Amino acid sequence: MSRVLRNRGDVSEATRQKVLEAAKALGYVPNQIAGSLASQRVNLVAVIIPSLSNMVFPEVLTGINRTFDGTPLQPVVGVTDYLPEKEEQVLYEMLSWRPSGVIIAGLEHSDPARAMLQNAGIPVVEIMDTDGNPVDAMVGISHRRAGRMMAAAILKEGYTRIGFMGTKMPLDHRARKRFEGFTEGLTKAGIEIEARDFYSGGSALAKGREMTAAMLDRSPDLDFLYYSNDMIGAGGLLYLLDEGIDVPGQVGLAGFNGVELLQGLPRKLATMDACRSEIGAAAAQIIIDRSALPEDADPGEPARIALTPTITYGDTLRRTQRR
Amino acid sequence: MSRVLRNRGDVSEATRQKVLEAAKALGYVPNQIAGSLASQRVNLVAVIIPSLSNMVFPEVLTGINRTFDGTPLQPVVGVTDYLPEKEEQVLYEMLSWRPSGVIIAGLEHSDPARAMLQNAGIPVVEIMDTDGNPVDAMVGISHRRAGRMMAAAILKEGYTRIGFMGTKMPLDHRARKRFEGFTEGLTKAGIEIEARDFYSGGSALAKGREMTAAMLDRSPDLDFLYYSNDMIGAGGLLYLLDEGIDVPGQVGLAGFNGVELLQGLPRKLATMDACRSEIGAAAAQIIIDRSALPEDADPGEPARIALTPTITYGDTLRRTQRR
DNA sequence: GTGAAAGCGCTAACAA
DNA sequence: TTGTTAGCGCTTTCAC
Repeated sequence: MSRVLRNRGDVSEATRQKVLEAAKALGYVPNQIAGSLASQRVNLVAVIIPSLSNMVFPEVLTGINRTFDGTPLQPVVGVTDYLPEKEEQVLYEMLSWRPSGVIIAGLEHSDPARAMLQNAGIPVVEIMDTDGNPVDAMVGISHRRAGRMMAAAILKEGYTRIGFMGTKMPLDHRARKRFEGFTEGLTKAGIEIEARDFYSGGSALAKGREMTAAMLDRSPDLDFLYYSNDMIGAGGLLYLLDEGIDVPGQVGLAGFNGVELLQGLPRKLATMDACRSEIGAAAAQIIIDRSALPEDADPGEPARIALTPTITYGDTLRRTQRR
Repeated sequence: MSRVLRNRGDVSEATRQKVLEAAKALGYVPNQIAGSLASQRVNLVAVIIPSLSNMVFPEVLTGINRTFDGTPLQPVVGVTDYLPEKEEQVLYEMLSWRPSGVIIAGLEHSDPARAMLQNAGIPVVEIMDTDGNPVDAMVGISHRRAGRMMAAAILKEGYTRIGFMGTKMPLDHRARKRFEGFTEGLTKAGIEIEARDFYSGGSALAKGREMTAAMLDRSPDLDFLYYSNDMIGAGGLLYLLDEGIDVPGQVGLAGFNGVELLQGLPRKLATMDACRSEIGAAAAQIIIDRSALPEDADPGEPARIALTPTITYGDTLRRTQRR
């Protein structure tokens, strides 16, 4: 009897034992499909991210997993490869399972995708970015602001001849916004980026090396290099150290993400924490809270959480004396 | 009518259009739960891995994802944190969705977990390891053999005073088997490991640095260091370069995994490829092939695929001249 | 405290 | 080619 398995309703201890025994003996595993159909409740949460190859996303997943641990909710991951059409398709497939909620990376979605999210009638949390209008809830950082913050920090230390290196990913909106915020921050101070270069594919660390070599070759006067992620930044750092260039005296460096890896480098790369697992955890918590609400309750204002990234100066961004 | 949406059965073009139109107008998304219940078919494949923090597993997932792309099959990921009891629980939850197959890391499972896998009546592919008895299909490499191969390569180059560093993970059976194979290979040649050290937690790159410093401090005569993964190996390499130690002349180094990261280091760490995305792809393909079989067909002998890892000598493992 | 029965939204089989 | 209907294995409700 299903009442026993779910500890629900009134069941005498005697029958409970009997049923439990029989279930174990038969190796009975309940069928969630039938259960979910009958109860109109599904303990799955769709999690839609662009990629698994960039450690950023597994880290977000780890935060989500950790938070769902101990709840009946189970994340189901879909990967879009940064392709809007694939996002649409993955979303459609996921929604057809009638999940309890959706956690989806980014705020930019195709119109059909937005429509699906809006009409699904379930909590939707858009994560990792706060520069835009969410469908429902939102947890992330402002990448525009992150770019501006880094620009300000760099200018403050007196660097003026600045180069930028990043991914050639027109669909990576967060990297794009960071770049926009960065140039905007510089422009306000009357400074323009002197060199820029974009890559795609390959080992990020190796690319960082190559691109840095090429850029300094072309523009030997640069005194600061800003990288759109820590991996290429680390490659650049290793290159400069190999070349015996004084870091951060002659050339300063900064990346983005605060990856664990940086701890082991000969010099700590300046970077900015993107709060990845916190974002995952907060998003999962929003779903948990909403699912706990009675069916007809007013969910109130959707949560809009903007975390603040912090700059880590490390050893590659000069720091004026303070006391 | 469901015949239209699924392109099944005979439907006239006229009605087809009408239904399609109505579906779009209503924003209709079919309910897979009801569909799966009725058809007794579920397009989900359970993928159970120990962790997402180690890039190895996301890479396997990428291989799986790529292979399932274009098929109706959808992977659902569960993470066990290397805990047998959690594996059992995750497996139970997944099986209760009656997936089309299971891809699970490792060959070591608790008795109840094995029983569940055996009784599920669906294809099961155990991946990443071939040293043991699979429940059904199996795709991976022999970590014992990988350890022996590395031992042989090291001995061949004349190294004799060997240290080992790895994770303190009694439940990481693959790392354990690699270590066993390695010591076995050395022992056969009458050589014993002179120093060993195990770590847990923290940034692997930083740990590699620290452990290497500590080990060489204790045992300055070592002429080779074998690391159980590339990350700590890379940390060790960076340390030795910082110290100005001649690599691979004075001290040789090798890691394991063939991570992309190594391409960008100042010196390429010797390593061994674990065929991660190939394993994922092959496992997914086994599930696809089996699902294509008619319900009552004889699946035949389950696939048992042992891939062969290859040693990359890089710049940290001396190589005798050959011609 | 327990048993029985009506669906949940589809699919598959069959009748028309 | 189309309409109809009996389940799929549960949950939920209601009567006992």
